[in-house]
Amino acid sequence: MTTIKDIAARLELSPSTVSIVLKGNGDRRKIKKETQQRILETAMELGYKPNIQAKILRGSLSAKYNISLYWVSDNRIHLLSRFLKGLQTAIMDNGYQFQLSIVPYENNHLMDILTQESVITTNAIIICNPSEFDMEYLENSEFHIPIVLYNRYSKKYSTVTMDDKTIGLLPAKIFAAHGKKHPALLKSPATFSGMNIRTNVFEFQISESEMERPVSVIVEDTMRGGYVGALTLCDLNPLPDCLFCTSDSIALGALKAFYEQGIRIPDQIEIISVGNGRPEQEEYCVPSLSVVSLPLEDMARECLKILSDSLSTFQYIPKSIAFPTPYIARESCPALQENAL
Amino acid sequence: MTTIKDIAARLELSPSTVSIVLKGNGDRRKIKKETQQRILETAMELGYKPNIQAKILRGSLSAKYNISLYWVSDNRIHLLSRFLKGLQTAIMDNGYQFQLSIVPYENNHLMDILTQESVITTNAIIICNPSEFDMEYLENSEFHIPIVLYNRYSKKYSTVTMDDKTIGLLPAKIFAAHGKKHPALLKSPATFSGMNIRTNVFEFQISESEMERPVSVIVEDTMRGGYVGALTLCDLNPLPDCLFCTSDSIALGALKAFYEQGIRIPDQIEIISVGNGRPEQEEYCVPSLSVVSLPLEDMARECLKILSDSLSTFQYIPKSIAFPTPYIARESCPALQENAL
DNA sequence: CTGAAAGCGCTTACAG
DNA sequence: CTGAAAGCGCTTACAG
Repeated sequence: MTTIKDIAARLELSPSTVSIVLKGNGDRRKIKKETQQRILETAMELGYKPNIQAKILRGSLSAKYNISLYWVSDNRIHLLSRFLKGLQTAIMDNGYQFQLSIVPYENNHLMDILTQESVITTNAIIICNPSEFDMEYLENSEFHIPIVLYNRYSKKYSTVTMDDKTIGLLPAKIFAAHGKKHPALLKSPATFSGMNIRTNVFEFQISESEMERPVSVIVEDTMRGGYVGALTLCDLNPLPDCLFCTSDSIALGALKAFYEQGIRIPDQIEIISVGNGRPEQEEYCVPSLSVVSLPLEDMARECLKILSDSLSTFQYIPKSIAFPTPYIARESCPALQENAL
Repeated sequence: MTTIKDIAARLELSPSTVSIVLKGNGDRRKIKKETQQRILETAMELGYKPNIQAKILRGSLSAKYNISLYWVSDNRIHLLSRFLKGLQTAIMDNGYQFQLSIVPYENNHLMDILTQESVITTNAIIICNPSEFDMEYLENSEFHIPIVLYNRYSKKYSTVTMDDKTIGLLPAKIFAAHGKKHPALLKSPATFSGMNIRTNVFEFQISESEMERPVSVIVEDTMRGGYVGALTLCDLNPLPDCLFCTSDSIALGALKAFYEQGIRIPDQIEIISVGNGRPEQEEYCVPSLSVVSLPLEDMARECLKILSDSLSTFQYIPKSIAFPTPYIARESCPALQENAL
């Protein structure tokens, strides 16, 4: 790594002069034009990067907690908005005590990005969307700073999860209460164990009822995926009379397919989705979407709170919190009296 | 600000001992339990925060460019996804040379957050969604680091904008080419001058055509806003036969209102929106939405590129780039032969 | 026009 | 069980 000293040595100047020029104060401090030129050229040639840490340290600025948020950079990026919203409001409420860095990564490659070295650069970490493989890496690593996992289970780290069982249970119970017979499930490939819990509990609860075994179609976690999956369901005889989707994206895609096929919702088929998207979108699609609502903003705030508490007490004892996931009845599966669950 | 030295002085210990305990290595280094306890208590009492900069500096880690992204923390937060996506991919493509911090702020309060002091903590800045008042603050300030404004005009700073004129022009031309007579406009209150350009150009171009003056309704920039605005339009006689919406949110809300009122799209009314949302959502709503598409991801990448170039050459000369905004015809306003514009 | 020196807060290898 | 010392890279007040 090139430093100011290196440049100074190369040009037989003092670090002071180099510093002044590189900060753009050469003219004001009357450094010879030619000297300035040589310094800039050498800086570029050596690929000099100012060390921002040294700068900050030198200025002794009021310390902030540096929080790193690891988020996967695939199509789940649009789920980041709500999570960030929660963090943002928490940060502002706390008088900007925290500086938030977003670190993108690819699943199964967390180990390349979250290293012992990188951990030194932050006070605490929130890890979102790790794959099973990433989780294995985490379970076998020792980082000596507070870490909280969002939406994952672990004994080693603090966790903020939601009630995955209820997410699967509620739709099954509601469909049963509505006297449905032919359930269907549009699910995306499980990227973490919680998703299996949701769909397994759903299927188990269905089997406990008087309904048929659900038709289960695996689709990609996009609107296109939901659209394609719903078209598949339309070919079935009989048509399913109720449908559980594991994400808003899937449900929204399905809505379009059913509309195009002339299938009426909820008359012919009721739909409940896992409400992981924007609530506004769930309300303003046609028909509006009944969901088991995921409290992403609150969970984000809780992640920050756990880290904040750890940091201020110097106690890194893992703490786990599971959030309830309330059912919100809308047009795609209206509330009846019976579903006081 | 409490430092390790302060704690050491208070307890008549050396900074070394305090450092060891606070890092959680007390047991391994066999520091007396009682000493550890006293250190932790004093640290909490004094509200000690480890100075992460000193830590990093001491470890002499490979330097990264620290980029701060200022983004308003209101309902525009959901627009951050696409922008971030662009930045994320750029960061990953560049081998993680950059560390990205997200700084939330409230409009008209940029001056409280983006201060001379805060500027020291970063290598370069991307500023998004400043209000006119925030812009005034920026124009009257001197920050000696590279800054790029996203979607704002300035002579002082680098800018990455889109072609606001075309955004207003295209819909007017297309509606004219389709022989429409009764145009309408659902617009949110302008939060920056570019928005006025879009709607003014639209209205001007309409006045140049054979159409009536457009009915213009100001609504909030949400689906609810679009829904309410569209209901207002439904009461008009004659019903507008074409509609320009200044955001996807507004258009999506309007779609629901028209659906509920039994108004057929595009037969009775064609709709074109400013495509600032997720393209997938524009495709899978009913009917799919024709938009003037905003290349947010590309613009984000360009912001980073400008900063990156400035940083590596030590040249902070403002640079301005405007991106084209292509029209994407979908069901809400299908392409005809005529609109080869 | 340029340089020598001090110090920001922390950690670690070494000494005792 | 604890401490003294050096040094990470930078900037600035001061000296010449």
